[in-house]
Amino acid sequence: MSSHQRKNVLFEAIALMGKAFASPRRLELIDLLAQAPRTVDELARTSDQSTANTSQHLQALHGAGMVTRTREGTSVRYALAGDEVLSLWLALRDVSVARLGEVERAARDYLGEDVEVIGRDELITRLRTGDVVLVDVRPGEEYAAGHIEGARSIPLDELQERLAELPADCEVVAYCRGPFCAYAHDAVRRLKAMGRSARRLEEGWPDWRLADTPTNHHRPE
Amino acid sequence: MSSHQRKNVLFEAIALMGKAFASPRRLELIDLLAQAPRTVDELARTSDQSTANTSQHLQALHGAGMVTRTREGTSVRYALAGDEVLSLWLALRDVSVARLGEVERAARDYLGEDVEVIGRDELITRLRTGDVVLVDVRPGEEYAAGHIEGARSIPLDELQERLAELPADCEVVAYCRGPFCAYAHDAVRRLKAMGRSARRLEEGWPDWRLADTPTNHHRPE
DNA sequence: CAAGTTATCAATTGATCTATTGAATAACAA
DNA sequence: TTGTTATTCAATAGATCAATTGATAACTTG
Repeated sequence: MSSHQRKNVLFEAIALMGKAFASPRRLELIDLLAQAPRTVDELARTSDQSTANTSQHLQALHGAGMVTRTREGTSVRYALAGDEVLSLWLALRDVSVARLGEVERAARDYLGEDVEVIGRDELITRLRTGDVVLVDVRPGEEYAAGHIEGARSIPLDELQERLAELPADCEVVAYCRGPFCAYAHDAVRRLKAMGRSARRLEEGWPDWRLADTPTNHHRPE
Repeated sequence: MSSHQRKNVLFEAIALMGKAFASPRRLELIDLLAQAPRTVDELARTSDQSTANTSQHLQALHGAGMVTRTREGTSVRYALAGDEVLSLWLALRDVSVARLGEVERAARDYLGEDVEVIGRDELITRLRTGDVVLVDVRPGEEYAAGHIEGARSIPLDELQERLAELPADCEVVAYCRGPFCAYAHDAVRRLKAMGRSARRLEEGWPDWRLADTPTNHHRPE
């Protein structure tokens, strides 16, 4: 085996992981798994594709070491393989968004008109002074799987009826899955329509969590 | 256009960038560009493939926004599109190495037996006290394109004849392109064979540079 | 202008990837 | 056991990708 051939083995192995990121379907699965571990069936329903296809993509991801698999009775629960993988996905997503105007335009189409945002740092200080209330508008299971400390769970479709739970003199900050999720946008628009002061947290839950427990970035240990 | 279709546009756009990382050939080009900008012809020769093929891969990378292209008289010089891209490549590489034992085994085969390493922090303190000398063993052009402050350039194939330039009472620290590059390994082995005390810097130049000018990580601005 | 670089384009072939279908398997409950 | 649900496997056809080849375009130099 020549030196050149040997070197290629390295790049081929890395390309395996690259290939995992090369399919929109798989990215959608990764994005869902970034919220919470899920079973094949849940993923198939949420991402609106056949179970067999979902299973195959999940196996491709498993082969690339991106997800873990645990049997739970009759079903199999998949999860992201670690924070490095999450970090990789977020990095890829952000670079992509920053670089390709196309993505941004598509995002704007999908998310509707912009709403006012609040950043991480401002939220932290305002939470400390107590004049904002933080609301997680994702589905209940995802809140259960992990959420920002101090947030209360009000899934988007319960927002109308549970409005009274929110103190009237506070600004409301809503957050959801991340930049590709329309929930927080929607929530803010509805709250404003109901006469409340509201903003959207710029980050989604996975971003927030990872920023709280920073990984070793790209540096080899 | 349904909401579901619109969402897919987002993932498709990101998958474009993923696809860029899905081919070993392209990864090799990225790895080379991480050292210094180069022309198509240089890249073709260094990576040992046809000019046409190299050009096509470079165009694929350009299409995904990973590299920039500038005309220089009769040739075209490609460069990585920014530190985010470099950061992405290093992150992918490191996660891959950490996750797939296969890569590590292949690396060991390629690099030969292990040599002693020195980490970033120790090197910095030892450079300050002045009892080590830092040597960049990459080709001269790459040193010219950027190098660690305080390093002197001695390309690997000149090491033997220029040994006298290195103070005899200092330990030598050699570094090269990064973990897939055998230069520093080789240099340390040769130095030891010539009776000098020597170690290999754990990081390559791109890693070092990026750690010096940290990017905004994965956080959207 | 002619000759020689350097880079890209176009067309082809073989390889790999994707989604679909229907069958096979594993875990569990009646 | 038998049936039910959840997941995976196997085979297929269509789409996309990679490397090769030969031609073309842009630009330098003699």
